[in-house]
Amino acid sequence: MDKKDIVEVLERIGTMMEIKGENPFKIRAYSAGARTLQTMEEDLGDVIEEGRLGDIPGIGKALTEKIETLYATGELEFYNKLVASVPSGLMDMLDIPGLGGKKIKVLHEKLDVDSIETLTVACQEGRVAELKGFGKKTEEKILSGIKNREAYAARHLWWDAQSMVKKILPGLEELPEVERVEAAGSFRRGMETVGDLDFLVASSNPTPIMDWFTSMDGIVEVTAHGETKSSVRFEGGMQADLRVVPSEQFYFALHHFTGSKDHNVRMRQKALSLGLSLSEWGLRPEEEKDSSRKAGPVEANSEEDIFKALGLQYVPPSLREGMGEVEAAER
DNA sequence: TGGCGGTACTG
DNA sequence: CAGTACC
DNA sequence: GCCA
Repeated sequence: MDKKDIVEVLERIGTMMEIKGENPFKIRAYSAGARTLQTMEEDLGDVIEEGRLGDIPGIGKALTEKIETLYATGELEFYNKLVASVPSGLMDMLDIPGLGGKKIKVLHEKLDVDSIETLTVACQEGRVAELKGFGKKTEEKILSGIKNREAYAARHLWWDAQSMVKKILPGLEELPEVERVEAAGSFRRGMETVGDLDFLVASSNPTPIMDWFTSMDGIVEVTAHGETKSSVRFEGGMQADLRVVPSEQFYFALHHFTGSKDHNVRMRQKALSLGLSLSEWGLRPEEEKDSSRKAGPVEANSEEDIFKALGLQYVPPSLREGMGEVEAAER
């Protein structure tokens, strides 16, 4: 079995374990292993032959054995058993927004739901709303999620994302309450494809901004509308999130929402190693769990300041993929 | 053997 | 509060 | 699950 197929098997193992209600850290280990393998530049056969698979960060004893078995035989008992124990229809249900492993498990056990089709019927008959932890609103959200799941799951070309950004950004800039605004996320990182749009605004008066954002033209659904965070979906399936933060936290939040997740995790680990705690709200001494929405003692008037405070060289958005750039910036 | 990133919104 | 989602 |  070649590398591409093995990556897929590892990803599927992670997905199935999610539905089985496995330990989330274990699940993460599998998807991290899959990603590591995928981005490995060396030839997999060479690495295995030289017995160096386990030397790769994130690949330990268990994953090494499984990868080697798959490479040599194309079969894996552990995987086969998992496949046999998880109805394939349940895997599709993870694409529905609002449904994760836990809820899918409940739906399967209590209502015998085992596919999108049976889930649709269960919702239409109102059986889902009666479940503990579910409700009328959940039920409606599931039905609309099913109807639009292709649009939801689709990623968009950067170019298409940019044309959306060009429409939304000027509107935000014009609002008198908006002090600063940027598009963040994978769009800012310049990824070839963009999952959804992330806008970040600095303001001390979020409410009118949130209201404007959730009532733009072309919105078909407001999926969240809170005090500082809202999500909407447009015709055609593009999703956009808006966050509003106080201006002294703007660059921390911009860094955070530009991501990637892996990059953020490394940056936070780097902070912890210095006795500091980094979040979207600021950089503060680790100490107690006082991660309230207050600015930390460290000020940032640019993203550069954040890297500087951690003793790192500046890493531009396009390199923030958690693939060693943080380590490379030490010096 | 214990810890694993930190936060917002929903029901 | 637990679950889901986001980077 | 992996790692220190």
